[in-house]
Amino acid sequence: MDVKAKASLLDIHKTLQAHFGALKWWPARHPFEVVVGAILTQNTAWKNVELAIENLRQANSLDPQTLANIVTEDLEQIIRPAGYFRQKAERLKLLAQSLVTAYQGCVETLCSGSLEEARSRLLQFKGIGPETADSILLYAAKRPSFVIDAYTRRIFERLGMISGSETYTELRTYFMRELPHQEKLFNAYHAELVQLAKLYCLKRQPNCIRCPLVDMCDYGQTLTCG
DNA sequence: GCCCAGGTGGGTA
DNA sequence: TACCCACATGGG
Repeated sequence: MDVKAKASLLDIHKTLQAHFGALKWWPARHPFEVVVGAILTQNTAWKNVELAIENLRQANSLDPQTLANIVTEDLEQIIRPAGYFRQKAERLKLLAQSLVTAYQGCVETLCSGSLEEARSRLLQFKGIGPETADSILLYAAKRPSFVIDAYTRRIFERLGMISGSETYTELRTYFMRELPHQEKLFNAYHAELVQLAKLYCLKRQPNCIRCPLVDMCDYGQTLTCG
């Protein structure tokens, strides 16, 4: 991968940390809620995921045992606000069933073993791709697996550090090669990227003049955040 | 009404 | 391997 950076990934993190303060992430109350949120948020605005999760809470269904036994059509209606509700209902139910029968209903057990071993295990589930797997590992199981999401791509593309055509694996390998494997660092970094994207790099209202990274990297034409 | 959002899996060449 | 497409709701 050809990386044209004026700053290292660690420098960028330090700048963002200085700007935003200490950020810690995933807005969930327990590991299983992270898993549910990670699946529900696939290509979906987080606001809609919140509606679906609140519905699950109201229905007393936000636990592996209940989801493993729930009537699929009922689950579809409960998570409907999150979109793709038929797909997501089926996948959530299958995952919950496996969690209960093979892993004592425990997300940490599902994510045990070596990092890449746990990651491969997660990737075998229908509906868990690389980003969802890494989100579950990092935010539910507190394991140092760097998450590449649309925000990460957009930001580093606009920084001119990546082309945007890299595969998920290439980007993850790059981040994990350049950064120390620390769960707290990966957590904070991703939280900072999400915050940065939401404040400065949304497509409709780019505002890079005040972006905390503006003096740090050679943005070139990407400064306009087009 | 149109565009987009914290992806994934299946099909085709 | 590299595209292309379906999947679906709610907010701007």
